[in-house]
Amino acid sequence: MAQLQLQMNENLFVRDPQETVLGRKIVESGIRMIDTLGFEKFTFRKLAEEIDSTEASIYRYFENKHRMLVYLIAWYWNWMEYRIDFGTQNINNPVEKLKIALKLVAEQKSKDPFFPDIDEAALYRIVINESDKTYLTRQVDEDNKEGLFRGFKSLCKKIADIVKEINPNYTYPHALISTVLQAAHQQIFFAMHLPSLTELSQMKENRFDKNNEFLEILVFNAIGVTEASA
Amino acid sequence: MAQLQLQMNENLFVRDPQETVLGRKIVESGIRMIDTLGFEKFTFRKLAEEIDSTEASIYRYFENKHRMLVYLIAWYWNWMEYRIDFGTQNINNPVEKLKIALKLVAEQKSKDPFFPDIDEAALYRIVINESDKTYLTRQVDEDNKEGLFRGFKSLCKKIADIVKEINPNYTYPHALISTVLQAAHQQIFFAMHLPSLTELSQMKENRFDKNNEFLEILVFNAIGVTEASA
DNA sequence: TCATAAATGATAGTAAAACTATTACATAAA
DNA sequence: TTTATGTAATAGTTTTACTATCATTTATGA
Repeated sequence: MAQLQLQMNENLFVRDPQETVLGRKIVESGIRMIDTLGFEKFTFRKLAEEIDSTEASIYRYFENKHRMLVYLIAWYWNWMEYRIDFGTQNINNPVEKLKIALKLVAEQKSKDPFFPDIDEAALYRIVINESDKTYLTRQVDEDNKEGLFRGFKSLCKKIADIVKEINPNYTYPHALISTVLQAAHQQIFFAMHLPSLTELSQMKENRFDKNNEFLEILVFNAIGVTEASA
Repeated sequence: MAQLQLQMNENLFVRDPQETVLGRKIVESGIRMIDTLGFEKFTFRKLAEEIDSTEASIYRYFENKHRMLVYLIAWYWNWMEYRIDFGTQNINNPVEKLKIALKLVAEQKSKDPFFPDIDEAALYRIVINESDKTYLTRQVDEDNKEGLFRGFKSLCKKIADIVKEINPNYTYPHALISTVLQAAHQQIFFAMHLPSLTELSQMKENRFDKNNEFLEILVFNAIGVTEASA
């Protein structure tokens, strides 16, 4: 099977971790450790120990641990965009295209053999638990100027453009899609930890399908497309 | 004018800050400092200095700074629930009731003279910038068991119940309302910091009204109530 | 009004986290 | 062979979050 590499914004790292063995080890173990410890308990010291390297070496790849989180989340959104491009190839009907995109956003994530170094399931849990921390900081604006959030914004635009294709008169395509992208993860978090906030908590077997259904109804009703017209 | 006090869950504090002069000062200055410094740069040391007290004294009111944030956010949601109760008194039409609730959620907040100690405008900014940090932690489940998130959950239920009244067949009232409550703040954050994610960034004059419109359309379309039937 | 306890203040200290600095050495490209 | 690069080893600094102790002030109520 062919192996792929996602092109990442240069400001996300000091040295590109995809280019060296140590870099890939840092990312691979970083994902595992953030997933198990949580972002606040995760430290470069612990990571260095785990991979038999040193703190100083890790700092040569990532400016600090916050940047490392931003890198991982950016990777996730780049990956999602690639999957949506892939999944909507040769589909011309925009309603169909939107449905595929939403399904890919909402579905439970598992290993993608194109990227053998990344544990997508663990990364997905990190997205659910930690991704808001990438931008809920005092340096959002500087970070944004550096393009650190390009992945998310680009995906939002891509899906919003499909919405516009379906209904050019809908006023809030970007607001709708950014809301939906956030809700997709938030609802899963709520179902797990604050169950009274969502009906998905009762749906243990088919939670991800029902989440998809919830979001699909939300989007298509918002832009005024009923089942009949689809 | 009569002064009110919101009844807060006992687990939110060590000693009730509403009961003493020092306690009220801690909350009042705490809000101002978190608003200006951001939660991460905010420390009990700085707060103690500001109010001419000591770290030790503040720890006698709040177990740690995270609990203090949770307290402030809980206060906000309790306040919102009270305002919605107040604003929907004697309104029987559930569609009307839901509209009022959404309007109160989405509108820009300013001073409420019933609570002279609290700077609601500053607290509102804290909610926008920091509220997710209350539950995006490893101890969500313990904190939830202690009832720390009761305010938000109770408000969500209240509005979801109105939704059920309007359309008992809609499957996801809680998911819809928790999504909307989050989106209400998130969209304002995006408009300020990641403008390409929402149309609200272009609407400088009437951003809060347009946010309300966006959410209203979202909700009423989702539950299948068009303008005509309202 | 005096005794007692509760509330607050003053001061110091600890452990860990986040990052920085410096030196050294092996390897591989120029 | 020189030079740059990657990695390691070690140690240090600053800040944060929190704890401990004891003194002093203030409130309460017998």
